[in-house]
Amino acid sequence: MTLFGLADCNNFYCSCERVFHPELQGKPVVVLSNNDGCVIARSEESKRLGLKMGDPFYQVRDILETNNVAVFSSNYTLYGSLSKRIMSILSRYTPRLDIYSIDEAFLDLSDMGSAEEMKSYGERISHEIKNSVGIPVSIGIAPTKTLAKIGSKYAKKYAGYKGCCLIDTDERRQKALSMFEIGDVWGIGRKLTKRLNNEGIVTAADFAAKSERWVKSRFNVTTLRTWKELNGISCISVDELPQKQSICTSRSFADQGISDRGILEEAVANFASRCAEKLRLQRSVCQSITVFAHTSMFRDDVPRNFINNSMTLPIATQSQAEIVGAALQVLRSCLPTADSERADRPSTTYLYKKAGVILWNISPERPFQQDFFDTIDREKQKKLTEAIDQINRKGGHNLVRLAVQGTDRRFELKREYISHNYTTDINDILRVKV
DNA sequence: TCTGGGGTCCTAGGACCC
DNA sequence: TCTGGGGTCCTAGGACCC
Repeated sequence: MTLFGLADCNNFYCSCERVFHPELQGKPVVVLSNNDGCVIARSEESKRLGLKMGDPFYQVRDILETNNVAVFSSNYTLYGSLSKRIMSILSRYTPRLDIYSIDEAFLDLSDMGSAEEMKSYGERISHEIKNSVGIPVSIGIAPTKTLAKIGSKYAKKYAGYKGCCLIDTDERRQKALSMFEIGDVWGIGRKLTKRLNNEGIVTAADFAAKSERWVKSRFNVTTLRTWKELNGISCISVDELPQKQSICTSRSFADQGISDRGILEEAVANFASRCAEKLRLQRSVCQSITVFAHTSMFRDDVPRNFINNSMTLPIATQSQAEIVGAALQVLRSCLPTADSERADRPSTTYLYKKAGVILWNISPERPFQQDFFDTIDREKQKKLTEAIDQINRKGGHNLVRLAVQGTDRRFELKREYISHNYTTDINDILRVKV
């Protein structure tokens, strides 16, 4: 029998901060995006204060202060480290784990026992993670991934489920769907919700009750798949070790943004370098590179500008030097030529607020292959990159880097409320009073 | 003044071919 | 004056996810 489990960490980023601040248990907590821009995670108490996902920090500052909300800058090093621990525990409970995001994973529970047995199995998983990592996890178990997602929402909402909600029989499914808003279903976003509402559909049960022909005639295959999944027909399978098809590194710049050409180039060099690192981590090569940069979307008082350009390389690569070089070439081709400006301080004339690099055309790295017309000694270059990776893994991120990546890092993030790297930095390790 | 950072999949339409 | 038909591939953009 096909059966899926979905393990979803409750308010993951907030819960991570609470692990090291137990006094914040039961108190409102929020975590901010990069540059302390907006609210991206809220504890239950913060949600009750009316704080919304994506609220700009400066707009809700008063509410946060008045209500004594604990505020943290996002600390992805910490969250990534706790996520790894959780995934490692989950992998012991299933032959196949499909890690869906930093705080969510699907477990293949097919043919592992009766549904009722799986229910107590799920409770055990949730209990172990809470005890050994300190993060509350909600688990949904059902014959399709979409139903498992719904189950996990119920497990989170009602303590009576003891961390695990099972949706197996038709009766349970009907009940669960009839109390579930259509817009909260996985795969039904804002636009679809509006269209479905116009058709008189309010709950997931309303949608599931429509005929297949009705759905087919109005929506695309993705929506049809969701409809099938709600009706217990599994269409989305477990996918272990998926290879990313595009890899992106991008940042917003603090305050007004960047106009200095040199700093922008330095930023793009660093984004490209980080992309190449991610690429090598999944043992892939890429053949196309896109660079983008744009001015603020929210300001009318300064001139706007959008840069977005791509380049395809003759031979797929994973080399840091090559990818950074290509990214800079693409960027420079979009900026005004240097001689049209004052030589002493070349400026881009625009205030760029965000920039990024995207690698695509990705394929698995193959054993060494030389092209007849290739002018680069790739074997040599690969050895160099491997050596740099090794040093950086040991000595710290970016210890060895290309000169174009610069040293002063003026585009670094604003993170006024950052917590310590309790689990990854020996200097930040938690002190326990005796 | 201050507004995140990743991804996936699908589709329509253009380029190109015979 | 009157200008085909059918197919594939690629790309950009939209909608969705966390």
